Amino acid sequence: MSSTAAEEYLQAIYTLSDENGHVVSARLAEFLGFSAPAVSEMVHRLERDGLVRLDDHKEVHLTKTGKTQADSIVRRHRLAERFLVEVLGFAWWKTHEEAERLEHAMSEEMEARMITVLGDPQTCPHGNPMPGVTAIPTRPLDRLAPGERARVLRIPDQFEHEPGFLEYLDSQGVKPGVTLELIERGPAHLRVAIEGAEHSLRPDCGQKVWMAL
Amino acid sequence: MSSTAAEEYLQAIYTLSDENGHVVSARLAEFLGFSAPAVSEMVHRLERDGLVRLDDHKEVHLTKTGKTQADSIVRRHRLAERFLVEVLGFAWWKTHEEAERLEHAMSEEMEARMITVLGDPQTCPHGNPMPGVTAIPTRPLDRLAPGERARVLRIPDQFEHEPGFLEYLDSQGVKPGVTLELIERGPAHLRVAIEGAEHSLRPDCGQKVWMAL
DNA sequence: CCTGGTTGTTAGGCGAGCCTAATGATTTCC
DNA sequence: GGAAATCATTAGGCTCGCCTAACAACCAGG
Repeated sequence: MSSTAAEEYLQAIYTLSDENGHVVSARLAEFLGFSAPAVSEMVHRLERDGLVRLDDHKEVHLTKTGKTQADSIVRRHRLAERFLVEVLGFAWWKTHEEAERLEHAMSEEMEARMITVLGDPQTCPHGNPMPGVTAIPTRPLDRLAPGERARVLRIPDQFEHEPGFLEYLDSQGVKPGVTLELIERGPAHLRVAIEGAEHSLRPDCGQKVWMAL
Repeated sequence: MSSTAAEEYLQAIYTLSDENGHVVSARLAEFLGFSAPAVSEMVHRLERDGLVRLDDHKEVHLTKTGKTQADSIVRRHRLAERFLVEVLGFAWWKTHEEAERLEHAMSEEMEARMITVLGDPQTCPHGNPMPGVTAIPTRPLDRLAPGERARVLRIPDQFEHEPGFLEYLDSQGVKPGVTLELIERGPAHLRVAIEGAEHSLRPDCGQKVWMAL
């Protein structure tokens, strides 16, 4: 297996590719908070080790074995989060950092046993699907027309990194599973209604909260 | 907090001191499987960071903050082992390596929640007490007189490192909680009886299996 | 066309943690 | 008391994974 650091990169490549599209070193640097040379170096190490391939546009792609390892690490992350919520009683918005460490400590046997004990969950507590599961189609909250109602399905993994973001959502009553109505899209706020109560959301939430169609 | 490597050393110092007595760099090197210079270097780093003190005989002692951190890491190890057995259904002899990684990934909150969920266990599945708990007095199996019966209480942590040792004990019916009778102490084997059935044990077990008084 | 932003790489540096080989310093045992 | 064993350290070397500073290559827009 790879080092913790390498696993972190594989996970980032998986996530950015899954949620954003094309992955290039600069995106990784920005996402991981590392310098460009550090990322360049690691990407070449990953290439050397056959986990990643660079195409002519310098775009980063997982190889077959890279994809397998990335799937595993992402699945372990999401299983760990579910475990923390359902078995240990953590708040849903408080699991990311803990799982970020646990994912690197889980063996294949532990992964398998966790799947059994948790009843083969299809998503993490933030609604992100386990690798291999076909994701339910979504659209960003921004796409709702005023007056339209929809269910919150997913807060993508990449935004869990932002300190305090999930806790902020929770404080406004926004969490996976709740149904909300978009009242009005103002310049500085989104006004929404959740179970009768009106809340206002920071405008960046329009891109960061993904709704059912 | 400290690095994973430093935590490994603190844990080793705790264990050797708890189960053997005085701790000196050479013991650490032998126990951890590292070269003498590597250990020397790390011990000085730990001293620099105020986790460890060297007396005039070059003996290694945990400082107050070192002891606190070592307690925590050992407790996390033993909690992780219990969790693996009781929640995930791992075999009791198969938990060590997994816990060896998990212990470095657990936060204080996770430690606390695990204590609650597991019902404040007093020992790990191998009978080693949680730090702070006053251990039940024991003697090595060797100390039993032929014909004497006693309960297996503890297989000390340091022997869990030996590949296959716990699995070997399990295959001979020896595990914490069972009562056994020492039949005869031969030169090449210990003959014991467990629930009527006779088994023979490698002679090193005489020191490595600790019995109730 | 050329200027400015984005991107990637080179060069040089640093700490953590490991290694071997060789050297000192003790202790122990005959 | 001296040889042998044990223990710690020095010296030198390695990879990993991060950094900054500087440069090179590219693309887009005025």
